[in-house]
Amino acid sequence: MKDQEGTREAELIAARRANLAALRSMGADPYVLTRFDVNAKASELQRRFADLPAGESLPERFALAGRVMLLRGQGNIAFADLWDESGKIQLFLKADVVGKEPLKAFQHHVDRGDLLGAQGRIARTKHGELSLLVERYDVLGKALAPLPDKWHGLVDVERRYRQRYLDLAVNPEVRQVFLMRSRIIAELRRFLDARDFVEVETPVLINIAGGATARPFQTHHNALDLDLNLRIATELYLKRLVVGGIERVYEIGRIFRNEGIDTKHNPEFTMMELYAAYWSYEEMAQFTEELYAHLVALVTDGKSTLPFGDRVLDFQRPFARVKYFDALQEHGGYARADLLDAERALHIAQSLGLPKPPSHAHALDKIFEAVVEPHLVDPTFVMDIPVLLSPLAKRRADDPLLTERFELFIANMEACNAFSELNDPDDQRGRFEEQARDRDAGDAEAPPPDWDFITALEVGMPPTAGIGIGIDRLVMYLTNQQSIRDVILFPLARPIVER
RNA sequence: GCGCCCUUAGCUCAGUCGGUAGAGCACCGGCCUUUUAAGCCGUGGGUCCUGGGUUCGAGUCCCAGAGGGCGCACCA
Repeated sequence: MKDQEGTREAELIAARRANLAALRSMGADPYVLTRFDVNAKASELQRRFADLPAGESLPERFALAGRVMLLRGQGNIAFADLWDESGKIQLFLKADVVGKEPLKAFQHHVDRGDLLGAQGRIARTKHGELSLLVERYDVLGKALAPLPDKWHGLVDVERRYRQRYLDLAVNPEVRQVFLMRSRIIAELRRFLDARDFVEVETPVLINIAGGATARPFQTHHNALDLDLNLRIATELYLKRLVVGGIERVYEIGRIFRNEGIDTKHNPEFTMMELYAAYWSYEEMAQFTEELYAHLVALVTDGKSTLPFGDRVLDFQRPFARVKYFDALQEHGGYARADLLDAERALHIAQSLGLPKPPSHAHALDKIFEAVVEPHLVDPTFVMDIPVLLSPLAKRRADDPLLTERFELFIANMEACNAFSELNDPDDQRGRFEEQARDRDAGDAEAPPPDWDFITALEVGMPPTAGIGIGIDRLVMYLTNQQSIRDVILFPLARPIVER
């Protein structure tokens, strides 16, 4: 790409480069500085001096640093909004305080977007704006690229995702979402650590991608000349660790599924999986309620309801519970016996206008999605899911066609999936063999058997409950974002091909 | 993969019936000691996403392509 003479953007950049050169010639090269002593944050000062009357100033001196986001001039006086990570504060430059030459340099050579360190006293202007009365400033970094519109910010969705640095720099509410994401995950870790869970890391590059039904990404290790897959779940490795005696274990990690992209799916996303020996899915349901209530209280300052899109979600405990087949009976009038019969289930799926499902399990899933999911707004546990859909969950002793498994639905979206883990190696072997048959029959999403996992179960795994929580969706609820791309810093995008 | 929609100045957006492309902000120059998106005056700035086609004439109509958004499909 070459700049053409007369293109506006090139001129904007040239003007900024000229200002850079001017600063350098004054001995104020922004790229030479390596440090700046910051002793205050904008929002702290706003809070601390909220009561300072207009027109008054204080003797104490502060130094802060951030990005210049707005410039307002008035001859021998200049105002600027300085944004740091915490918020913003106005800079007030007067010739008799900062000096005539520095003021002039500021007015002529500091551009919107520049990174600035400023020292001075706190004052509130006649107009009531808390300001730093600047005594000295340093340009700590030059913005050579022009910033998006000061009023509209960066709106173009594609650019927001591709150039997230710009989005974050000019749209403070976006930065808030990602800072909140970090707080949520930190709080999640504290919550788990307080309950004696141990955080581990298991492999991302694996030979057999199991623990879920999804197509994996494929890659290759050169030195071993070995085809590998990126993991689609952490389940089978974490359960190996329970076998090994780590009784409460979790992992928060990236997993990868080679699937489509929409507002609820990104090909790489963050999953928290957790396993607790000697718990059943009942204790896990209890735990799930506590965890969600805790996080909702964290982001709402103690409330139990959460605004989400155009509705309000109620996280008051206990959450609603409904049994899988009861829900289908209630919302669709379908009987368990019909749904558990492969032929009749396919028939029901077709009567609902669904495309022909490739398998019985698929049909059940689609029917549930169409009939029940639209009703699940407030957090609802769907309990006792058929073994047909649950290759890794333990059967109910009193009803072996069902498993001790629940899924939590929130806002018509699956929020988590939990069950009493199958620890009978013979039963697990049989289910792997079933999946292998599906795979041979052409189901690319059925994972190949992981025989070493069977060996692990043969060593002996205690009764254990496990749960998987999609962290991105969790953050969507807690920050009221309707697209998963708005809680992932760099969502997958096609590369831009230079012509 | 399918359908609908979007792509015009650095940014945000107008652009009528097909008749030689506009605004606000930003930038640049000048004036200005209390501004809050925001003082006043003035100058400059375009690969209308790309490539074809129709037409005397295309930002506008047609075809193909690229990128994106939404929905559907896929996907626990």
